[in-house]
Amino acid sequence: MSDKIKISEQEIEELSQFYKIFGDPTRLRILHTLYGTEMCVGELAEKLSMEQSAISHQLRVLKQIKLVAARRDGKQMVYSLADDHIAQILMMGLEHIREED
Amino acid sequence: MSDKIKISEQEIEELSQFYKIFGDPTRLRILHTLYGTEMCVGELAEKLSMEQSAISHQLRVLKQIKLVAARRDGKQMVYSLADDHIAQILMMGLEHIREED
DNA sequence: CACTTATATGAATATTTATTCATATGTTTT
DNA sequence: AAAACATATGAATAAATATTCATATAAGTG
Repeated sequence: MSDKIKISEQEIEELSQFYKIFGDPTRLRILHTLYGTEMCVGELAEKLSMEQSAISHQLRVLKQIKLVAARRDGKQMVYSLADDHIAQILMMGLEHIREED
Repeated sequence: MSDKIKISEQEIEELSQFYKIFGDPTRLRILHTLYGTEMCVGELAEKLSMEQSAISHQLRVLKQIKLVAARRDGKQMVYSLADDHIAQILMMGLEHIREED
């Protein structure tokens, strides 16, 4: 058994904010789709069969918390994953749900 | 760069459900408090300065998704963490928020 | 410079959900 | 068995938030 983790009240707040991001299927789909590649808003919307506006709103959330990065390419905005341990975090959760009986 | 992670639609749903649990400060406080020890509902309520009922409701959520385990000890119900990678998952999130500039 | 294409954004709506209150269930004690 | 204590639970309320619709901003095109 490892030692007690010290987490401050402020960190609890930040941490819950952070995990809340992963608690929405649309955002997970976006992150999953962007993993290993980059894609513009329209492509994402089509691939996920959702309205451009909904995708755009969620991309804003993901960008704010620095999980995705955006660059402009002509008319398009190209999004990609911005954080290296996103995959790790996803895998950790997957392990949990996959080992259920 | 590691390989593309394959996640099914159903897993996306389960995964978002799972992360949603960590997306609430009260539940994070409970998990953090229970880390390395066990505690009954009343103690948790007092320690977190919240109503017994609120704690109980959240413990039910945590129990349903098998993040905490409960055993009865006389009048009390004693709760403890049920999953080994809870700490890992918390640490992973902490790493992310702590490395922000 | 109008026109089209791509994305962002604000307001409105609908849905989810955390907390509280009141009360029920379950356990021990006298 | 009644009273006291600990926890669980259902209903109600309040707050958060995902999506849609309409429209604004921005960049390329004829």
